[in-house]
Amino acid sequence: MESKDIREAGLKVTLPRLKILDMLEKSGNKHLSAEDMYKALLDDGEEIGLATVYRVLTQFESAGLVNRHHFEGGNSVFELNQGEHHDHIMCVKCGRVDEFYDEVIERHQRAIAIEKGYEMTDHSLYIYGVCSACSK
Amino acid sequence: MESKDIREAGLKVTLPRLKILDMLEKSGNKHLSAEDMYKALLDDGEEIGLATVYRVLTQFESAGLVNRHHFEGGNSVFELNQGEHHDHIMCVKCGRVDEFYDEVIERHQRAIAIEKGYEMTDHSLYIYGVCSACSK
DNA sequence: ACTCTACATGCGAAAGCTTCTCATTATACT
DNA sequence: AGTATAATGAGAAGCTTTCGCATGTAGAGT
Ligand SMILES: [Mn+2]
Ligand SMILES: [Mn+2]
Ligand SMILES: [Zn+2]
Ligand SMILES: [Zn+2]
Repeated sequence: MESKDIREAGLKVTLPRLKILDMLEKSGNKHLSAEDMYKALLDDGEEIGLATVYRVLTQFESAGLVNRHHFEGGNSVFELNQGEHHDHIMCVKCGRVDEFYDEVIERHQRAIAIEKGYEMTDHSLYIYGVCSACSK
Repeated sequence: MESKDIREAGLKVTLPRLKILDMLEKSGNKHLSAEDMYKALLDDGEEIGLATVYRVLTQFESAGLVNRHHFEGGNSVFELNQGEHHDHIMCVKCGRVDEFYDEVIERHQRAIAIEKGYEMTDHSLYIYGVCSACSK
């Protein structure tokens, strides 16, 4: 039940929050922008403001419920935080996104941070290319 | 001489372009935003518009003279393209940036692209952390 | 169930970065 | 030098994201 997650984040259980969380849970491995969600809510007949969508997503991010990504060129996209970290590879023609996790890359990143004298807090890795469907 | 690079890019040699290229060449491993360059030009007494700075940087990028980076949260920054690719690690407290190159990471990225059926065109990797000066 | 207060919402305005428009000016070629 | 064409500066506009504020609502206490 999603309302538990919202309550545990210290937030009141409201219709916009339930709808947005619900949408993210049903979105599979899609990566949705605030605008995407706003439009989908409008189409569903919900009267939810775009500012609310942004506010709620930022709160969910702070609570660790969702992750925000900045793909090249465009706006932020969001996905449910399902525990395991992953990175992204994106088609520059059609926008398709695939996910991957590479332990060697992760380890090397940690080693580089240490070597440069940093306490690593985060990283972002995007690979860009042309997917098999688009390169035909 | 910088004017050769500009001419070879198919662009006319103008004062704004010379000044901007010059500034990038003298900037060391700094990563400058369009605004940074605009302000520095103003301080030098040059009457160069911000729109021109953006236009010129975009043209230089297309010509392969400079690289553009989107660090987390902020605006784009630019640096001279000096042939060898590198990635960046940035302090989230003071904004310090260091550069690195890791052949194993590069190789794994290429392998992932192939595995996922992509023809890789580019990648972006940023590590975020707290630098040694800021963690004291 | 009723009340109360802090929190949430929707709307429009505003911010921040980047690009566009257009009249004016400068470059490079003849 | 004269001309065609590209480049410039200034401001307006575009786009995503945030803010401010009056109104509405959740949820704790009674
Ligand atoms: Mn993902
Ligand atoms: Mn660099
Ligand atoms: Zn594709
Ligand atoms: Zn620092």
